[in-house]
Parts: sequence; C-alpha cells; structure tokens
Amino acid sequence: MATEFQNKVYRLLKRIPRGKVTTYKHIAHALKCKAYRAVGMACNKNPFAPKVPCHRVVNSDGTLGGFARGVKAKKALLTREGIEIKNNAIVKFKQVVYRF
DNA sequence: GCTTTGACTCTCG
DNA sequence: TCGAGAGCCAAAG
Repeated sequence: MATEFQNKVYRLLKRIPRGKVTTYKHIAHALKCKAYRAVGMACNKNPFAPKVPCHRVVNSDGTLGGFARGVKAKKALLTREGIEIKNNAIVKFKQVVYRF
C-alpha cells in the first residue's frame, strides 16, 4: 500500500458485495472528501489487483468511466457478476449501486 | 517544492 | 439533452 488514503479506498471497495457496484462519488463521500479523482487514481494503482474489486466502481451517472485494462474488461467483469451493461453504462444502476 | 495530470463531478450555455 | 468550463483532491514529475 502506498498511502493511508488509498488504503481507506481499498478497504471500502472490499466492502462491496458481489453483484453490486459503487461510484467514485460515494467513496469520496464516505471518506468525507471530494477527492473523486484521487479515488480513481487509487484504483488505477490498485496494488491489490484481484483482491480489491476496483471494477465495481463506476461514475456517478452509472457509466463505466475508465479502466486500466480497458473498458471492455471492466464491462466483462461486471457482466460476470450479474450486472447488466449497455453501451458502457449500467442498465439497472440504481438497483445494483451499493451505498455504504 | 511547485506544476501537471488524472479510472471525477457539478454547473452553465 | 449535450457539450464545454470550472472546481476539487491526491499522486507523480
């Protein structure tokens, strides 16, 4: 782990149950900050690759946003968890979103 | 140690 | 409804 901030992010991500997703905004809010972008960075540099489900983090509007290994991989992973994706966007976003 | 950049979000036109 | 601009925080250069 690099910093405490990132550690907090990873910890929150680990909380996310399978088949659910969250947004950068919610994570930042859980950390009581507006470091939406910093949260994304933490995931990008995620040293706990498979341990931390960074692919379960999407934009506030339900779109996938970005992914280090390509949006396609993210899409595939989410679909694998039972989340429907349509054009890089979560179909039933409000239903699969996980609130801390 | 300051400047740039980024897997973001909000507001305005 | 959609695109552009500004704002925010942290990490890297």
